[in-house]
Amino acid sequence: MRDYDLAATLNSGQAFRWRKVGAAWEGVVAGHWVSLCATEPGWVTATTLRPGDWGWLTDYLQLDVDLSAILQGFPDDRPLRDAVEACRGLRLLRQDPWECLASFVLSSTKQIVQIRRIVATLCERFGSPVAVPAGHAPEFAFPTAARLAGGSEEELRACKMGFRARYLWRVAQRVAAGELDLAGLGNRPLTPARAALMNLPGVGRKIADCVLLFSLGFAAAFPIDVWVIKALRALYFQGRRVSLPRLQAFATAHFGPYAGYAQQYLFHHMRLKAGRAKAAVAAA
DNA sequence: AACCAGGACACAA
DNA sequence: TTGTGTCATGGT
Repeated sequence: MRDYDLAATLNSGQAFRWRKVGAAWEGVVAGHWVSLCATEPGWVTATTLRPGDWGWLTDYLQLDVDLSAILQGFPDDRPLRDAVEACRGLRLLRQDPWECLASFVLSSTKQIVQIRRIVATLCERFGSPVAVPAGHAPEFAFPTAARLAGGSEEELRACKMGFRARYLWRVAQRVAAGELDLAGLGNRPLTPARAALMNLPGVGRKIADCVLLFSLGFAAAFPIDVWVIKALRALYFQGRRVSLPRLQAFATAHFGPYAGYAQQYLFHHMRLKAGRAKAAVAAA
């Protein structure tokens, strides 16, 4: 697969279950344990216990997406060009909508490393075990909404998710009760799909856009978090303070039908630069 | 030891 | 419409 930066894609804050093991990345997708490795630049090899059936994985990794066509759809401005050049091969995954929704409900005002820990604990305590290679430590599927709804809010809180426990528990109840057809949202227009998500407790514009973009195929959705606010202000507004609604209006108008991809490049690039700056300070 | 983290929400003004 | 406090916990 050309033009696929596995590390950037799995480590850019869109999914929270990937662990780096040596040169490989291990995770659980659609209830299957899988190990991915970037053997050569641009190439990805996968090890699973289900040879011959790859649909669940190729769909997740979005291997059929023509990245160059998306990049050509971007506006031609300097900040975005810089971000694309710095993160060439960064992709968007196609995640399970429930896992994506639940994970991002847990994400609010949490660092990505910590979201990973909370999600890991949640899976260990509530997820069903999945088949792993002989001698491998046990791995668990992401717990279903019904499983979480069957437990208590306190059990969730014990996974160190703080005030998000009530949100997650109530969202799980609504989804388990069938009040919201998550997968079906992908067949609706962007605006009503977003409104349906924002109707859930603990889900505002930002988290709704993450679910739309990372799991439901809405490439135009543009999640704006603290990092993207910083990036947009610095790169497009001369550092001026701009309200969230105005930033959203600017983003959808300026970045076009693949705005969500542009968002991911700006987000990841901003975090890379911040990481390098921090490392430079530590070395000085 | 402060400050901040892939926010949402209720409630000012 | 825009601003502020609150929520729970841990990293830097």
